[in-house]
Amino acid sequence: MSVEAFSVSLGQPDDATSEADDGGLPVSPVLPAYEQVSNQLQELIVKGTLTVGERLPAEGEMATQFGVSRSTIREALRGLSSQRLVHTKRGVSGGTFVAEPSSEHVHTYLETTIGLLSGADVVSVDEILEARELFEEPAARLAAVRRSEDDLSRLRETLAPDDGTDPIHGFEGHKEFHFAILKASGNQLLDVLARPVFSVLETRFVRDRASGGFWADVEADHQDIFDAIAAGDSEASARFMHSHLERLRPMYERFDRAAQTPSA
Amino acid sequence: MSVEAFSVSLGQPDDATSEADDGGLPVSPVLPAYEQVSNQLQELIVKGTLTVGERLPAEGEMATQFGVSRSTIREALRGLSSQRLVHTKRGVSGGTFVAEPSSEHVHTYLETTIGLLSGADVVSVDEILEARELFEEPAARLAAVRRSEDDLSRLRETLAPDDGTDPIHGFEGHKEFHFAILKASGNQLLDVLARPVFSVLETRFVRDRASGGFWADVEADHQDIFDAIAAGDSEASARFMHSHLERLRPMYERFDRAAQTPSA
DNA sequence: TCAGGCTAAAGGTCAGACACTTGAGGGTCA
DNA sequence: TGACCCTCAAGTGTCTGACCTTTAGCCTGA
Repeated sequence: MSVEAFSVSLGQPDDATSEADDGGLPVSPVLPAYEQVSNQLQELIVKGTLTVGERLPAEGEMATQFGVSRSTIREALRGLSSQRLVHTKRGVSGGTFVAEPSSEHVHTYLETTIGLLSGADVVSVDEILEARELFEEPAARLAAVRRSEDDLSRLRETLAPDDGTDPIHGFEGHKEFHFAILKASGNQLLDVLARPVFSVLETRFVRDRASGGFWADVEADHQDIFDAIAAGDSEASARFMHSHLERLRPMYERFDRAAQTPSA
Repeated sequence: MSVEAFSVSLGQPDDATSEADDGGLPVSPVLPAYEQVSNQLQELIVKGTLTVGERLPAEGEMATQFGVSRSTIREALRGLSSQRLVHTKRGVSGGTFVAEPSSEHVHTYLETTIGLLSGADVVSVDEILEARELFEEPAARLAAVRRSEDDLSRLRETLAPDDGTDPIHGFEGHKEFHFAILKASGNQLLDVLARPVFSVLETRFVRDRASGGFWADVEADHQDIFDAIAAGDSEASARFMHSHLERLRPMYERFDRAAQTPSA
């Protein structure tokens, strides 16, 4: 429980950054103290020296142990907490705790980052579309053989309106349907990595731009895919998913061109 | 160029967090100031109001504009910079700049995070192995039809020793070979998402544990895959990649069980 | 028994000071 | 004239010390 294993060593001005082997020019010789602290803590977490849920010493104590001020410790902790490696609580029972890894956070991060990569034209729409096919076709295939009853009812909900309650329509419905398939694939890693790819595509290119007729087509496709998954037919699932995505492709490309023309 | 579009509004103690709709208990009513500042800046970056390379106002100025202290601004910036949304430079020409999105950072982040998810048993080795097959088989298929001469020579370097210079052996060679294929796939998004999956598998389960005979088998597989890619035979590439991964699977599973037994 | 207030621990915020880094401009000397 | 050095200013990095706010547990009194 007790945390006394801190290295507590900050680089002195005359040591190197361990990157100065290939020429020695790129980076400044010493990292800022907050970054050194942050790196040391991160290593303790990643290596498992600090376990999930464990409480780190109070900020003031860490300041003493590392030989820096409390502000420096706080800046280090802000970095870690924005990466969801730790979280903080106020009050007498508060403190900084090693966070439980959660795929939710990965999703948020990736959505932001892929959005930026796409916005900066580091990755093209074609690459995103291709990646999506690469992920979602196998997901549909796996879902057909692995889906639980829960998965099926979740999928069903996104398809047609329940008798009384309002259905999830259009954009939201499309999103939920694809997310439900990823989840039904039974592979969380696939789910985590593929969801943001989908999200970026939808939020950047589709939301609020597609017509009602478009969503009707989408829903017909969804029905086919659902039927195949419900029947446990993995090949048909993948095939319907494939044609669904092919049907959508021109639309994404159209919106992409529309987004580019103003500046070129 | 000039940045005067800051919202500069921090939530007052009596407004809600916009999440308190489903019951109203989970989170505290007001976010810390540093988080609000961080969120506002992040939004400006994500929405493109602040463009890549653009310089934010000096910390002191932002403190004035947001109506908080400089320490609060700094804590907000630490969060953003650990997500690689901004970077900081000291000196008279220094300041905080909107960072250029780079797939390198995504890779680093994902490797850490997937490692943690795996370490905490949120995702299993089987899921990682499955995801890897899902990514690398299509990658090999694509590489066979898209690889450039550069790609081929990069692949070749990882296979056999050059006449005089030391070859990249074992672990490093294996890694470089698979990374080169991902790159040769021509889809950067696939590359970015698949590389960390591979890295986690290798660093968690293989490095320094595999024997020389193992690496000899690996290199024979690699040769087959390379030949297929060089010949432009996409189906053979995918097939050889598949059997390569199948050959490796029992080893990962063995190491995984070995890692689990001590605690159970 | 229970409501309400007190207390202490810990994070959140602030103000102000000084140190360090770095580019640029100007001055000096060969 | 040109190379070198010095100094300056702008900005980030770090520290100090104070005070506020939140929160759980305890204590008190009805």
